[in-house]
Amino acid sequence: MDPQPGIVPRKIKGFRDIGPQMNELRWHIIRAAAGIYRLYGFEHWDTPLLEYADNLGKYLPDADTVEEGIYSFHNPEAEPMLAGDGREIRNEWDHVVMNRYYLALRYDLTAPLARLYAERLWNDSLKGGLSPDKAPLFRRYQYGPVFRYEYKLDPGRFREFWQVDFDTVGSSDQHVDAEACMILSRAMEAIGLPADSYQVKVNNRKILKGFLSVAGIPEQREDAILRVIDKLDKIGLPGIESELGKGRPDASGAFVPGLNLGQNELSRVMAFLEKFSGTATRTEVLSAIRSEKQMNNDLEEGLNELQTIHDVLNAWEMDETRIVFDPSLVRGMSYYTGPVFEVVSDLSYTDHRGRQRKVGSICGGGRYDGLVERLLGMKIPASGASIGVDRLAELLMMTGQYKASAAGPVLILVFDTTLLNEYHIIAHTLREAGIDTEIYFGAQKGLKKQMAYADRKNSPFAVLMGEDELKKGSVTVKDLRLGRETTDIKDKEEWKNRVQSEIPRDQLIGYIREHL
RNA sequence: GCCGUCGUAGCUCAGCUGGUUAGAGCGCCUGACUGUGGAUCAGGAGGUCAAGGGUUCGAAUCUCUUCGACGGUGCCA
Repeated sequence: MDPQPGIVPRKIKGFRDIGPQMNELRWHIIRAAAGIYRLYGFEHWDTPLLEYADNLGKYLPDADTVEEGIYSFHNPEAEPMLAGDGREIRNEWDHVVMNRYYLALRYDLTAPLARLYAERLWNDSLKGGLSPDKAPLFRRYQYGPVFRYEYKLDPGRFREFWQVDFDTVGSSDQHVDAEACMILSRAMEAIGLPADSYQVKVNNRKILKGFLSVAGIPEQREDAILRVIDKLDKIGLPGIESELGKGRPDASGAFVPGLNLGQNELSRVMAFLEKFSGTATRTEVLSAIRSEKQMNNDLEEGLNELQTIHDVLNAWEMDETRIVFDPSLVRGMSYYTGPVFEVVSDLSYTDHRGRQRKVGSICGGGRYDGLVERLLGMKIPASGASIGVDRLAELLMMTGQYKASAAGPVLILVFDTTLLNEYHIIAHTLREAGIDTEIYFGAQKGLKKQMAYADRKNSPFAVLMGEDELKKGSVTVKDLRLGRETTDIKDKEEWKNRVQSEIPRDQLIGYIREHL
């Protein structure tokens, strides 16, 4: 007989269990980044994990298919179907038409922010009391998990991962974008990345867009071309050339079809990209763009915006190594409308097969002047960026930049169950002193088991008290960290002498504090 | 989705061109030393060789299918 379906404990692919050391690192990143955001005046807001799918944008699942990219499902609750002006839709008998709306797990923190902002202004806007030039300024930061239904999971790429995001809504000022780059840079350093190990890359989508149109490339081909250009880091200029042209065979022998650009367009695009391959500084990039023979509106706007950002960065004395201009940077196909930023780390690590690997971009952001408009019907400018917490954590872990300590509690061993009340008293006084303390309540009472438990939890100290100690009013404290490090002593007794000591009970807190 | 490589103990792998009871290291468990983690020593458990079909006297080894992993590619808010 065929096996019956059963229950197997397992996690969903791309979702992870986070242990104490990874949690410590995760929260270190969040605290450091949020601290910087607050310094710049951003307020802490949270939004729900679930939103109406249509509020999140782009991905509107049609009836039966699960839309690519996001997790979505029908709301179990039927609600009145609403028209665009918020009124309930009624049928021919004047009954309210009910609908089970699609809900979706948020795929980033920016779309929910747009919803939050738009929702708060919705009434004003309906009454006509709002215009883009009166849009309130709103700056918020937020962290939490986001969800993407990825087909393929690379290292550092998950289906559930955390972001620490900050955004400014209601300002089209380029100073906001410049500031965002600055904030990213400061956050990276607050987190502990060495100043020369990362770069904030900045571009303006208007530049590529403008250039492509000047080069005579039809607008429908734009996205496809930008997508190829975005791969520059990965496949290099020759790779770009073949993918824009006739295509190329990949490493496995499969053929990557090309875009079959005409020779003229192709060489213009390549010339444009090559122009920047040798540019090291922001100033050089700016003058390279300025030297383009043909200009148009987009190109000029993009150039001016970049120039403003550059001026601001100079005023702050942000040197050219940390924040750079990269005209090939694309990012977020449809979402971003002007400046885009990305942080990449130069750090690499050796995987278990001995290959050198990089984690890729660890932050992304840019200006999105159209997101709020979708919900509010009014163009309200916004700009912001997110740090990919888990990818960054992975990077720091893999490259050994962060030494996770995740210290466990002081463990009080249960030597003698008749002394349990004494153990509680000791534990209580330690906790009063702010020291994490646990009494061992496991089923296996052997001291060996208890010690192994303390060791596994990375406890700094084990406290032992048996009859001997009780009579003397003392406790035996074992320094587990010292014990873990000490491997040169073979003799058991000698090892013990070095690692543990008996002290009066009333000196326990002082002893632990001193040795922590 | 497409191309390629692979799938042997909890983990990392060995197992030559098909041939008797499938191995190692680490980990795990038990014990010795100690009212006690590390180190050391002694012992032990654990695998229908991803699953299912085929070829063969005989398959972890050849073949097919399915599933899964990895590497490219595509997609990526």
